[in-house]
Amino acid sequence: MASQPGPPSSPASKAATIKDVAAAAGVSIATVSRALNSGERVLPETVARVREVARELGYTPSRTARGLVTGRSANFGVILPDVTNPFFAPLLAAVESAAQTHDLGVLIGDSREDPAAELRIAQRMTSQADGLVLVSSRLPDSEILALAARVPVVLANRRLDGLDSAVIDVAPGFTGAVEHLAALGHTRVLYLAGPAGSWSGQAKERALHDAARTHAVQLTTWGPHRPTFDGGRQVADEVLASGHGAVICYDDLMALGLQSRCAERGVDVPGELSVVGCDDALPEGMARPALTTIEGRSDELGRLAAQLLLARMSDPEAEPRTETVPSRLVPRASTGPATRPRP
Amino acid sequence: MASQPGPPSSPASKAATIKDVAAAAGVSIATVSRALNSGERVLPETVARVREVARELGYTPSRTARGLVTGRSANFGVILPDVTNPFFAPLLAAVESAAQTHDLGVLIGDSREDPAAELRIAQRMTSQADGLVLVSSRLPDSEILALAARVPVVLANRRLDGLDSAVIDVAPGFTGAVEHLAALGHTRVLYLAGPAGSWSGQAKERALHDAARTHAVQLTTWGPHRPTFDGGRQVADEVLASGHGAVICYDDLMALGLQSRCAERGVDVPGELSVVGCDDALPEGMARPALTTIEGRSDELGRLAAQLLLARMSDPEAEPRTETVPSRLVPRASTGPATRPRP
DNA sequence: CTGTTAGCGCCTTCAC
DNA sequence: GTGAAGGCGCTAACAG
Repeated sequence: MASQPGPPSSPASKAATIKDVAAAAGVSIATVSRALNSGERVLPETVARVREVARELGYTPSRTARGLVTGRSANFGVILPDVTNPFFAPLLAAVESAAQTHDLGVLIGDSREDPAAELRIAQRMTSQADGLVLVSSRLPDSEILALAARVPVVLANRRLDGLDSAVIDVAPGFTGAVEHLAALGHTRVLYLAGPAGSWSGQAKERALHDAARTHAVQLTTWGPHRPTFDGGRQVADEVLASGHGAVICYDDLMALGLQSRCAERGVDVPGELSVVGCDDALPEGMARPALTTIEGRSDELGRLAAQLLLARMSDPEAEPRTETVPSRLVPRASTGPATRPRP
Repeated sequence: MASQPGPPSSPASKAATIKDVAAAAGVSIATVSRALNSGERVLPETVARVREVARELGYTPSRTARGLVTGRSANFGVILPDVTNPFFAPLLAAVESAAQTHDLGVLIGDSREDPAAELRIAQRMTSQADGLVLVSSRLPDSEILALAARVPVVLANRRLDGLDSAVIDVAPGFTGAVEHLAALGHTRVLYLAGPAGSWSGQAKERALHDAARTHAVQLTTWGPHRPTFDGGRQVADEVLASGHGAVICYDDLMALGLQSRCAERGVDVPGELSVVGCDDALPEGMARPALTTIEGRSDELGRLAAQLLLARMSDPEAEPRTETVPSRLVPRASTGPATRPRP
């Protein structure tokens, strides 16, 4: 129909290749390659002409072909347990952001907390990513190590000897939470654990136990639970029935679910129950009352993971590093003085 | 060090290629390819042997090389304005899920609401994805069309003649909201608009105007605003000062931010101000009081988009389709009867 | 049923 | 400064 020759309007024509550009510019493909990539060892005016022609033709180098010869795909791979969890979103955004500034793509995989799916995705990615960020991996150490032998791997929210990892140091936050509750007069504290097999969950429990001992707080742990709003709602009744006056949750979502059910039942927070979350993943003030929580920035985790991966890719022989993100208690309105325990 | 020959423990050896498998199995690479892919036209026992050898060697076909010859990358590309927005996460999860069941990868790009970034990402993806899902694209029609000429494109949360799109029919939801407020006695309603240039935002305003007219409600629109919790918080004071008794927000996050500020100032919702959100993106009960909102399932949007893309990829000549997700008002506790307007 | 042979699009020595 | 040629790992005709 249209008599316009412009390539933008061409409907189904094959994408231009380096050959087309070479032909149109009257040079060899080697020159096109050089002109477009480095621009070195080519006459400036040739470079200009080639680039001009390439632009006119709407030429975009095939990353696939380039990857085949260079051996690099120019992609990050990120695998995480649940894209819809607000803790992971900023992490992903941070990795993606780093990728963008380095002109890298990001392959994403959602394992849905399933180790088998995680492994499947990871294996698919090995041939299409230059490096993998495994977030809160549920894989056994051995599998992760095997994977790391095939492609650079960085762990986020998990530590493993011999691999780069970015983790949150949960100790200060959880210690602070216990101290905070103890100072408010709570002597019995309930911890609602998250998913089974979570490395960070174990770290949290460890920190909690240590802190409980030194502060003479009696700690009870329940779990595992799904780290979701519903997960929190579902245990709420049991929590209330248990007579505990203070609860620390694996993450903010569970804490909010718990709060939500409390409000429904007319249980006053923090009057009758003090609630502590973890992550500070939601905007302050989204919960009523504002949630006392343990901050651990997941965007930092993502930033560091990307940085580690970049470093690993450029120097595969370097000593594995562990980067740590601090945590801290952020006291808000969901915690208050202990009252006389109910019978 | 280790004398074990097993490939899992080999530290930095090059990944096995089809040649290695062929050599180890004593067949040609063509046979390996067939045995691993279809298994047809190869002796069953040969297939078995090849597969066995491949497994032993830890061989994974290079998707890059395969892509170069087949012309398909086996990847979806998804570009969205903000990964951390809870409206988009389920959409992404749905696309990723569809991709997983079809053994496809997912390249992800976060445009941060920036059309230039969106275009850059899209162009990078054209050479590495078989199809693109553009979510809430901020690109001008012409750019989108140009892109669609190079690679299959499906629009999510936006419509454009000539392209496949998955959209939410916001009319019923917004009409319902206006009716609902009118029935509660509200005669003046404020609409807090979202980002400028949002297709869905325009659709919402259109629906709102139509509904306002037929229900004799005086509608005022303010905007644009950032579709975030803070965006809602920041206009809250102005909203309160304006004396409006009812507000409809572009999305739930803004509504929650608004509610949050109201609570802070001791303004009763819905006693003094009725608040309506949009998307129903957060778990019910996360807000206090529970947010009346307009449901429009973004996971459905993602599911449909993936489906459209799959269809488009298998038949590029097919007539473009538009799939529609319904919307509806979900009345909860953040809306109530109008009171006498303040001076 | 199996092997040989072309490339896919590009980068990269090498010659010129 | 530029071109010719050799693969990267794989699939897809062709031959046997």
